[in-house]
Amino acid sequence: MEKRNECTRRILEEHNIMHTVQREEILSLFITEPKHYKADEVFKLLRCKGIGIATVYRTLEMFRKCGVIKEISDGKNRFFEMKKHEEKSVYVHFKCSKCGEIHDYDDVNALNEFAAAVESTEKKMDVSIRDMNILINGLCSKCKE
Amino acid sequence: MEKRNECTRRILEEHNIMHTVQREEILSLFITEPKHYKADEVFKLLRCKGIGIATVYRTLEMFRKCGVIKEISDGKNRFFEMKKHEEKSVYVHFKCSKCGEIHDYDDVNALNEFAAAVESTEKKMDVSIRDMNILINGLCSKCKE
DNA sequence: CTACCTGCAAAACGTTTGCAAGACG
DNA sequence: CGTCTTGCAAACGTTTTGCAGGTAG
Repeated sequence: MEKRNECTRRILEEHNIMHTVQREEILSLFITEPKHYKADEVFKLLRCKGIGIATVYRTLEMFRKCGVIKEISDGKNRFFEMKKHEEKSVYVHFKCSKCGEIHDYDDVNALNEFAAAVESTEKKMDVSIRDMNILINGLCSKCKE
Repeated sequence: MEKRNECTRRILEEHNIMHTVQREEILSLFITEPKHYKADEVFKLLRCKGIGIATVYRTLEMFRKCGVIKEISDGKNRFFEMKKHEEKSVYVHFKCSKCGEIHDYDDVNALNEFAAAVESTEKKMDVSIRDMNILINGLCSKCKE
């Protein structure tokens, strides 16, 4: 089985990214605790290891450009999370208008439904789709009662 | 037929918003040239009429809270556009990864397809959906050649 | 050894706020 | 007339940048 640092090193190599301690730490965070992070959350978690805020921003931007992570946004905040590597990936996030929390949504069947809509959109718009981000607004199960 | 200033006044009244010259100008912009605007674009267009940047931000935020306009975001930039007034509105925007332009997408059939996906999502997630924003990334018809 | 990366601090950017003056009804 | 809104400038939080020193290969 692949060890943690082997995994991060492999990903960096695959994307032709020079290896440094800081990049490994940041990438490791996204892999070991897979969720969406704001830049300053990453900074707060890794500051104790001597990683500066500028490095966090530079690294996130670089990972994003290389397709290692992706960014999502709810208008107020930017988040980053690991990128899927399928064709025409569909990302669904739900934001509760009341409590403000953002939840990921990974139900395979529903994703397929959206993917079908993507197909027909692609034809009608005469475009080439890479990925699709869906942000649903509403009330979460806790808040809707 | 309703005149332009009658239309803006009516919308303001319907939302119980006190009438001012500035609010009418900003709303009028969204109605006469219906597309998505960044806050500073609105400012640049209306600065000549003596409208300050603070008023632009305050008015946009207020219109948003009242449901007159809505906000979309691509992670880097925030845009505002007129809000639909149907139940469970679906907004589809396409962003070209190459030229960076954002296009609206209004095909009714495709929107219905997405709406269907919304329905089933609502049940599976046990949430109450208000609206849904879809940002598609890919290459536009010009850039994909 | 060379090129690239880092942390720091300063700058830049988008957005919000306090305040005195002005507009609305 | 009192209340709400405005423009200005200053403050704010986030993101970017210049630079001197450090690290990877």
